[in-house]
Amino acid sequence: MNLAPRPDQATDDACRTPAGPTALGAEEAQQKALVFKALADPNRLRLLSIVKADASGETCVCDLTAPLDLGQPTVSHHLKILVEAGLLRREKRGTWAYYSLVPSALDDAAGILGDL
Amino acid sequence: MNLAPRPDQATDDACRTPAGPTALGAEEAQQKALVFKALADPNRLRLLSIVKADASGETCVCDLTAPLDLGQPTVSHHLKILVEAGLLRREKRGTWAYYSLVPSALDDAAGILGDL
DNA sequence: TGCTCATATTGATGACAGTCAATATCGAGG
DNA sequence: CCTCGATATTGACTGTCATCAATATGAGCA
Repeated sequence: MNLAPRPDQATDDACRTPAGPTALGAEEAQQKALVFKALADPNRLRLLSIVKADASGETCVCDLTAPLDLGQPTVSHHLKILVEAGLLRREKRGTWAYYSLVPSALDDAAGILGDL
Repeated sequence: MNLAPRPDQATDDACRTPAGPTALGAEEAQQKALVFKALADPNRLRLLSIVKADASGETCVCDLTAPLDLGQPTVSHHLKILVEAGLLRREKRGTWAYYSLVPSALDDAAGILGDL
């Protein structure tokens, strides 16, 4: 690859950086992609938004099922993914389950983009 | 849903916020999820990382194919997705194609998380 | 013109994700 | 204990995604 000189640039190795020492490794990339996988669904973004907007800081599942146009098992599934991604925290009190934002988890995700 | 009193909370409507006026609508959510869909793949994160780390600010495709362990068509495909998500910019000079970060695109994505 | 090289597009394939219906679990109350 | 109501789990289905091999495009050059 790339043995001939290029039209518009110097022919030295400046452009041929193999994988810059500062670039992301394969494992780190896979790790970091997990958070964005969790954020890559509109319904999950709405769930996060609702939980964040809730004044009490804790939102019951029954209040998350209605606004989204989804069945209860599906909402439960999305919530599980958000918990596993470290974005939400689940606390069960009696029959009800309350979800709350993990403090600074969203900021951490934003931070990933800052120092890619 | 939710007609009986709850164990630990007041019975008034404070918790029953149907979809808080501040919560994300369906269309906005779908829109915002697009960026994260683009970020939700480890190889695309690595591509962004390499382009960002490149001193020249412009990276040729031939330098992006090697570090990732992927075929050239696959890399081209990922680059297209990143361009369509508004994260990368493509400039073709002669036979070569150079990709560069769209200024502040990553910050904008991070901003979405800030004011979910 | 015709060849070569860099990149993009197409088509096919296997893996994964979102959704639902049905069912399981588990606490609360009678 | 037995039922009810809230949430979680399972299984199946469907659509989307990542990847590759093959091919197309299109610029540079002899």
